[in-house]
Amino acid sequence: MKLAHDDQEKIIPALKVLGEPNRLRILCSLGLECRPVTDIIKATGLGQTNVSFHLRVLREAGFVRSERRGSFIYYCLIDSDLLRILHDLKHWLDIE
Amino acid sequence: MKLAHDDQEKIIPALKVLGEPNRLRILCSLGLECRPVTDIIKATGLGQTNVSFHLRVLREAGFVRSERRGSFIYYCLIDSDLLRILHDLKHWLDIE
DNA sequence: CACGAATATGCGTTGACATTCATATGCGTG
DNA sequence: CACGCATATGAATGTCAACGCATATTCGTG
Repeated sequence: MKLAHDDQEKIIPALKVLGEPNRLRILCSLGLECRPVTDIIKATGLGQTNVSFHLRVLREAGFVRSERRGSFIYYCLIDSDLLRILHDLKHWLDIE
Repeated sequence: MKLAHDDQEKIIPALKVLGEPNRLRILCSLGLECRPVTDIIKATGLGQTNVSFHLRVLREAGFVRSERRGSFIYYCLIDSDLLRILHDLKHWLDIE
């Protein structure tokens, strides 16, 4: 099986987004249940500005969505299948 | 489904490697049949030094292997299941 | 509406890493 | 063994993106 050129160009931006360690940590700290940014900051130990920056990237790449509840903004995964793919990758790495 | 902390740390380096556009292009230009570096250079249009650099990163990350045949060095994917995972990702992106 | 908490944004800095150049190494062939 | 081709490596450079600071925005509450 091979990837057509167009397919490559589609996944390149996505992998660039996932390829940043702190961004992946943020992503993995999320589930389908939304969590406020404050929680993510605590969970990751990153600075507020930085978390906000990465969340924007993740959102614009279509990995997470945000929703306002009162004065908080909640973030969560759009679809847990992404975690499945990451899990597949981990499994692959374990084998090789 | 969630990814344990240890699992995250395992896939982070792999995704960093895959997250570089030219590196992914090089990877996608390969199949299980090995190809000499010269072919990869032609296929990607990148400079020789640069291709060599990325190939080393890909090799050290366990994505490709190299084998000498005469004065040429052939590179190929270790396992085509990696392409399957990339394909899954593309499919996921198409849906979302 | 003033204030404080939660989050976002503009900007400058810095560090990491891709890229290139020059050169080295390894191999085949005469 | 001298030469040429294929590839690797070391050093110098360039570029981009993460990070932090300061500040803006948005909301709830008194």
